[in-house]
Amino acid sequence: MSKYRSVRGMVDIFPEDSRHWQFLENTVAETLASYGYGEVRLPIVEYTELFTRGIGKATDIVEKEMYTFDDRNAESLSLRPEGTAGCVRAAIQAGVLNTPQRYWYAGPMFRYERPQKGRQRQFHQIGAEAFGVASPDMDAELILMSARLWRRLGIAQGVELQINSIGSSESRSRYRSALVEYLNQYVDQLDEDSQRRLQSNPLRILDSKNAGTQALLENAPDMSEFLDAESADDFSILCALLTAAGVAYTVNTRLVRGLDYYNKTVFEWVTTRLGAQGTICAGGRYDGLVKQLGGRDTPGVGFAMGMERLVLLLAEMGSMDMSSAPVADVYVVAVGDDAYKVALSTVESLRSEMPRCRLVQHTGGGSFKSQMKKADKSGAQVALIWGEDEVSAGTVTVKPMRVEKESGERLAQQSCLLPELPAVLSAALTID
RNA sequence: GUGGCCGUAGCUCAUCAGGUAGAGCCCCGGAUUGUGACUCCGGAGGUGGCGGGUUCAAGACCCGUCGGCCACCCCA
Repeated sequence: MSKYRSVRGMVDIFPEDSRHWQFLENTVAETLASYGYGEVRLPIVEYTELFTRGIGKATDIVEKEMYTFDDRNAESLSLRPEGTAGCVRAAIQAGVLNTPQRYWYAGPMFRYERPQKGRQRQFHQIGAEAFGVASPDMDAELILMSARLWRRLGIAQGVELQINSIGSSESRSRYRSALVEYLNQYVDQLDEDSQRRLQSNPLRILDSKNAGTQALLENAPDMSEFLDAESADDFSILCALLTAAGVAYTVNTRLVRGLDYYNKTVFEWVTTRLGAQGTICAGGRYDGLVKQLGGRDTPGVGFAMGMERLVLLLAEMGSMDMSSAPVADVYVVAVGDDAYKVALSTVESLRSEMPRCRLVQHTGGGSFKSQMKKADKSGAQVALIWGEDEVSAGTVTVKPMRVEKESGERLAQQSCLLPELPAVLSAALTID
């Protein structure tokens, strides 16, 4: 155990894993771009008040999970616990909300929570936000976009879409009263957490994992019956659009979201394959947030997906080759100072001619044998070998390192003159 | 914040009535002088998370603490 460790819940990602992240990030970026979403790069730190106002003062996130500290001028700052508030703030500040906008962002978020599978203190999200369109076709677009993404990532079979409408804040508050009134009759039968939530956040009782509580909820008032007309209409339009587009979904009237800014449509993509933290992507509409944060009243919808969870799911579903990838295509062996010099300049010009080829030159000296061992370990298809003989003859030895023919037959090494090298090397690398 | 399980070489793990630790993998070197993979030989590497306690003696027992995993909570 070394003296210095990463902060609890904050992990390092090495090449063996980061290549999976790159695949995921590239796929997401391409997909979002194909719908006309543009990337915004936002600060990781914001004034604390942005989050307390935006996310809600009573939520667990701002109440006990934020990394909050004073700047040197005594202003309270916080590491962002989610991306929407900052994105909205940025859009207002930039004055771009006079017309509809589609944005996406990616990066680390911070929440002081107990780490477990699929949950870290520093985690990463990619989020998409659409501003300025109040109609449910925008909700549908975001959901279709995410559905397409799961298909492209090869995880569509492992995820399920749940949707709900939580209505306007007025209808929600009517429903909340009805729910509280109902549950108050059975307070003593509720689990401890739910008894607490009855005071703090009654709607949260709906997705309690407690079986007894869920049984009580069987006969509880149904949120859908309390929806205002507009929310109900929009929701049925959304459902119709999803059906027309062939996106399967489950209406879950118990689905509520944790952040205060949501209204009307909410949705979650969930999986049963990741243990307790099964939500890989979630979002909804937040029509009041822009105004709440000081902008002109502008509707918004968005979602955020958890990168760690997606990487886990990708691995779980075998959608990605998780075996370790070679670090090199070509490994360059050179023994002796003269050989090293010739190799160095030759390989530099090779890189100019073959920019996509990964040419790793051996460093640190050593015998032919030890250098060859490194060549083997690197996973390279070909070793280029320079020694005294090659230098004096003006040649280089091209040695195929792996079985490359269907027959399993090995290719013999050959030597070639330096001007021939690009052609010979290309040929050696393209035999598959 | 709560609970369960866990913490021995870089990695995966073992050992023992409590008597001052071992394997496999990895790494390094070698097996006829310039060449990897298989095999063989040799080598390096551990204050047994940390701190207390019990004991003649603790990695093994007890307490604390830190860390990890999973779950609750919460949420992406």
